[in-house]
Amino acid sequence: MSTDDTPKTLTSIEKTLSIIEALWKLDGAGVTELADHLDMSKSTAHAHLATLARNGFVVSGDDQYELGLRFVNFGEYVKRSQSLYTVTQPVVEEVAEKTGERVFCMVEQHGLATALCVAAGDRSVQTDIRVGTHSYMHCSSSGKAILAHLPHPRVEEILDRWGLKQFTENTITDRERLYDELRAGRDRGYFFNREEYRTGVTAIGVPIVDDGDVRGAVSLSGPAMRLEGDWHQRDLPSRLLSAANAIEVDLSFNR
Amino acid sequence: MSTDDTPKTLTSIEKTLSIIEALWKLDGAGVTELADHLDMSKSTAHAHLATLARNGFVVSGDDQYELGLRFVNFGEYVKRSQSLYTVTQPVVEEVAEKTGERVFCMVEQHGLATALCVAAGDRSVQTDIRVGTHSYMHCSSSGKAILAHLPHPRVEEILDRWGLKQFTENTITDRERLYDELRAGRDRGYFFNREEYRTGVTAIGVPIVDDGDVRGAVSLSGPAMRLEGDWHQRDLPSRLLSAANAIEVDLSFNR
DNA sequence: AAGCTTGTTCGATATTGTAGAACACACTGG
DNA sequence: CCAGTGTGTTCTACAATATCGAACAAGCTT
Repeated sequence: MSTDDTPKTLTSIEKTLSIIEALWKLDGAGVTELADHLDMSKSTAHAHLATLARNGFVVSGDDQYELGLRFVNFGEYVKRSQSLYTVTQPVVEEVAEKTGERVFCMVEQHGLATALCVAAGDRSVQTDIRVGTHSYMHCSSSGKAILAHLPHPRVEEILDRWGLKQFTENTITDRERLYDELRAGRDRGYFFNREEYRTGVTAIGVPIVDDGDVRGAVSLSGPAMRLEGDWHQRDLPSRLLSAANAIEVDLSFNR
Repeated sequence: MSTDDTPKTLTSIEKTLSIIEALWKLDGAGVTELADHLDMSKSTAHAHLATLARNGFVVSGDDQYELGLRFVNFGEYVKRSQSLYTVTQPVVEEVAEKTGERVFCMVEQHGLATALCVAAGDRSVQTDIRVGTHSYMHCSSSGKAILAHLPHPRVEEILDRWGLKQFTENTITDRERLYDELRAGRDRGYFFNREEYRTGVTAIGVPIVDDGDVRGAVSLSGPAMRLEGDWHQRDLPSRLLSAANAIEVDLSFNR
């Protein structure tokens, strides 16, 4: 390898963390199932699970181990400690109600976009994005909105880390094309996701900038057909822009 | 000790878990602060934090380490995977709206009561209980409702583990008195918390029983003065009982 | 620029996480 | 009813590795 980016990592801890992740992905699992899913001995998996269980991070019930309710505590805590959360939640709900579409507030961490708030309007599209769901930045409107306002080296770091995975035939997988798109969005003020993550689903995203730094983005997603109309092309962006602006003003006071 | 209940525990993992807990309690912390809060060397704390950060469980920003957004993902996942959550949320909201008080749905895990849903009415008391907050069972109305329907050895196990910590002068700290209270509540059908956790705050709790097992409880809390009126003494319990009943019916179908 | 903080890296030692075999237990099908 | 397979759990010996202290770099205030 050219760059050695393992500046000291505790392998046993990573084992535990991978167990936690696996219990999430597998929606609970038994000892042996985990052991050969993660290539470790049964006894090791058991020791880790026992330690996690003793500390309330994991529960053993229904013939399998599951993540414990302590995660609910930590999750709510982290969500609420994000300064954007309190400010954004009501705004997102209002936009969803007015437009009838599905509206998100997303923030970046570790190079991924995580949903902080989600609100559904009365004709919202179905989606697999819930609060806490993290997704790639290059194929979402919020992701692009955030990327476009991050320092360039950071953007490259993120793309190096996560790549530009293809989801649909519209997904932008070429780095230069993405940069063009970001530039265009920056000039325009808002960003698109034209069926780049799910076919049939289009989205519009607007960044939230505070004191020169992007703090996150608000986005709205709906069926491609509906969002392509002339009326929506002008109305929805301006609605999102004023929502983001309201949030920005609010943030500038709580500073 | 009479019983040796440490049947194999990984010390390094417990260190990591204690770091996670400390980052929550301290609302983020630096390396040295954590190190001497948890009696470990700076370098050890750093190694753990680096591992947690590399895996997205922790973020380093603002001159201190904080819990990362991955916890939001896990938290929402665990919350939603509780079968009670989906069923109870709308019911809890409805009761809160009708009564104007604060309403909870709580479930037991590891001997503590955790709030799954919280809804506020228009004249709700202030509280420090949010979704995910875990509290002792012996001094909450939901806790009593659940304890009263758990097998007796389990109850003793829980009380052994967590004790009967005193919060106010009304807190029941005597085990026999608690058993009497549980018996009375079981006959009555609903349970009280008479300023046993916070002075001035009274609560009424009702168990949710499915197929013979307690699954959780719904409770309503408000100022002691307001809940002591004759009207409330009859109206609120029956309202909660029918709410719990509706939930039970719902549960029996999704079985 | 000296003195205090931080956070970070490094290397040697002993603590401890690890694997594998053996265990108890539940279930299933002949 | 009892082999047979699947669990989860316990145990022990060994090698792997988490740990510590000291040394380091960087950011402060003085």
